[in-house]
Order: sequence, then C-alpha cells, then structure tokens
Amino acid sequence: MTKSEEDYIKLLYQPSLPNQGGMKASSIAKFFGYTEQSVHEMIKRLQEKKLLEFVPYKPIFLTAKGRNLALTMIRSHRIWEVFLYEKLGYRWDEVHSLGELLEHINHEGIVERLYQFLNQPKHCPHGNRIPLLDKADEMDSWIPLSQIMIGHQFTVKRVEDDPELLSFLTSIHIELGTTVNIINVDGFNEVMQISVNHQPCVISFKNASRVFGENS
Amino acid sequence: MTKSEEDYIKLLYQPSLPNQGGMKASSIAKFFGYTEQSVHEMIKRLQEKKLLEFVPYKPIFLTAKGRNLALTMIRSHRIWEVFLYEKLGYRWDEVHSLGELLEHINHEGIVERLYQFLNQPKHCPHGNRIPLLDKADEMDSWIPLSQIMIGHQFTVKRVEDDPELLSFLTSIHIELGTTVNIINVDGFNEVMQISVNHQPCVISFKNASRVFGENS
DNA sequence: TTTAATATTAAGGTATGCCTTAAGATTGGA
DNA sequence: TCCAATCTTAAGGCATACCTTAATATTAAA
Repeated sequence: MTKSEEDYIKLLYQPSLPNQGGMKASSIAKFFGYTEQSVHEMIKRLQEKKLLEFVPYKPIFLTAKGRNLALTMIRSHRIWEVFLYEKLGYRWDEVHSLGELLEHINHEGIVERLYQFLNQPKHCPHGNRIPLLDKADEMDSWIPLSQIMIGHQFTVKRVEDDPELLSFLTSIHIELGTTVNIINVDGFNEVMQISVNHQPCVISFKNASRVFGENS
Repeated sequence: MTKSEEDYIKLLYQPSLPNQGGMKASSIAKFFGYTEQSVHEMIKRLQEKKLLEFVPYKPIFLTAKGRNLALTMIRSHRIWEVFLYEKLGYRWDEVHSLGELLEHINHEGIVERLYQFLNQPKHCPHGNRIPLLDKADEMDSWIPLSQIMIGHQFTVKRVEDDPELLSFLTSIHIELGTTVNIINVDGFNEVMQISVNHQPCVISFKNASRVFGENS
C-alpha cells in the first residue's frame, strides 16, 4: 500500500459506516484538492485491489477488506497521537499532522508495541475511541455541548480534530475532562455563554456542536 | 528531500569522512542493487541541489551541505533506534529496519523531543555515538576484540549493525557492557576462544574485528 | 601504446500519482 | 421530456525514481 492509497481509504471509511451514504468522486476531489480525473484514476486502482466497490454514478463504498485497512490506519493514527501527546508533550492541536505521517508506519508490529507501552489507551488526545482491530470503530454516545440546557453542567469528553477549534478551546481553558457550566443560550446570536473554572466565555452554536461530552 | 535522496546522502557520508576516499557510482549501484545509470541520474540531481561534488571518473564527495544533511539523518536514525530498543523492547538486531523508516520523519522537531524524552542518550543500541547537530560524527576510540591478547579482559562497547552478527552475539550472551575473557587465539584457524560469564565459545577473527571495546 | 576494464552519457521505457483539456453518459428538476 | 448540472471516460503531459540497451570516454595495466 502506498501512502496515497491509504489516504483515500481512510477518507472513505467514515461515510461508508452503516446507514451513511458513500462519497462520490467529486467530494473526494474537493477534500484532497485534486482533480476529479485524478480521483477516478485512483478509484480504478483501488477497485482493482478489491478495496472498494465502484458503480458509475453511484456512491463509493469500501469493501470489508477496505474497511479493515481503514480501521488499522485509524488505530495507528490515534495511537501515535497518544504517544506524541503524552510522551513527547505536543499539544492537542499539534499532533494531527505528525500523526498523518506516522500512521503509515506499521511495520514489525510497532503500533501494537506502542499500544502496550502507552498502557492500552482507550482514546486519542481529542477523545476519539481507539478502535480494536477486530471491531468497528464505535463512537462513544456523547452529546454535543450545543444541546445542553441553561443551568446544566457538562463534562467535555471528545472534540473535533481541527487545529483552529483546538486552539480556541485551549484559549478558553477547555480540555478533555473539563467541566463547563451553561450560563445562557442566546438563540438570536447563535451563541452560548458558558463558564470554565468560573471564567465566563462565549462559544458559537456551530463550535459548541463540535464539542461532545455528558451532562454532569 | 525525498526518501531516496536521503538514502544516497546517508550512504555517501561514511566514505567522505576525512582521509577516506569517496565512492564511485559503481559501488553505490552495487550497494543499493540499482543500475549504474540510475545512480548517475541521482548523482546529477544531488549535484544540482549542491549536496555533492561530482567530477567524472573521480570519487564522489558530499559538500558541507550534504554532510550536514547526512548527520541530521544519522542522528535521527540512532535516536529512533534508542526509542525502539529502550521503550518498545525491540532487540538490537531488530531496530535497524524500523529505524530506516522512521529516520525520514523529522518534522516539527520530533527527533529533538524524542532525544529529550530518552534523556539525551549518547549511543545507539549498537554503541554508535549519537552525533550532535553541529559537530562531525566522532567515533569513540574503541579497539576491536580481534586485537586483544590472550589472558586479557575486554568490555564490549560497540558492535557493527548487521543482523546476522547481532543474532550471533546475542546467542553467546554478548551485549553492550559485557565482559569477555580471551582464553586462546588460534591463528591457524583464525578464531578466538573466549568466555562470557564463564561460558566458553568461539568467534572468528573476522567477526571479532566487528566488535569494539576496551581492555579492562 | 594498445587494449581491456571501468566509468559515463545517451536514448527510450515503466509505474505511480498527480495534472489539463475535452468529450460523452447519466441523472434529476423544470 | 428535455436540458442543465453532475459524473465519467479519454487522451496526452509531467516529475520522480527506477529500468534496459547501447555507445562513448577514460584509466590503468600488459
């Protein structure tokens, strides 16, 4: 497997989960910033390798083989991220790009050794489950901050892995495990007023919908 | 820099140390198992990048820029090896190939973070010095086991990084720091009889010349 | 000094993974 | 049902990093 092929497979994994539609070539092209023609060429190669199913004009789905490969890589990515975060001291908004490089290195069982070295972590630094090799990538059933009512408390468990969002959350002192109080919900301006460690701050509905956790 | 270019530079570093001759295209080709034509094409590219000096029919030498790059990579390789050996529990005959992959990953200062995480190790698992970024790759002035006289004691400090040699040494319980007694030197058969932890064994002159250390 | 061995350059080819331009095929909404 | 938007395929190109075959240049040794 080349790095490029692996990147396609990883992208295709998410939408091919049960009851979600697969992607079309155009969305893949948009995601990578490639032309649709390049994407079609790669689709053809991956189809020949039995990693995905492609019927013209229909959405693309990974085969079982493809999903398995994707899972291996997502696992690898998240385990490397834990290492970067916990052992090397990178911030949670820094680990993604190095993880992208390291996830392709999975020789001689290094990822499993790393997994043991890190004491079998359950989640990556952004709160995503580290999938087991033989099971689907289950999501924890956490709810978005945007759905919490005024007066309630909320504990952050997972956030979307976007550097801008992560930097913002860090700037208002939110990390995994942080407790947030919902002070006010301003529907007209589409923002929530919250407090973190007694410090008030504001987060848009849009960003609050990218922060997950549980009522506490 | 591509992985391929980096591999050429690393190979060329050793022979271009002071007073050693540079390599010719033919020996590079033999080393990698490529054709001479392929090697010449790469030499041309690396020359254009000012990483080496090439005069037809003369041996090839790295420029200061090339030596610097080589040093960075050797440093990276050895630091990753220490990590694999000390933290992930790989054996000393296993770390090389994974090190080859990981040494090309040197983004966002990961190698320097790893260096700190590992407490600034001085040597790789085979006893090679981890070079500093601003200095040449000095060798410790250890002497080969093959030069030790009968009756003397010898402490192993460095061994050549060849999986076959490493496996053999492990099988006779030699590792870095091991003390060896020279029991007999059989010049006719070109072997030494030594003892390790009171266990006698035999090592050829050839292999003994690839094990370095000090009289003790 | 001639020649054999070695070294270099030339010319054309391959696979990967991208690109552009352009021509068809299909779908779905008006 | 027709047409425009979307999707797909075709054809040719590019850079990297390899390949083969073949010609030419240099060195070194007899």
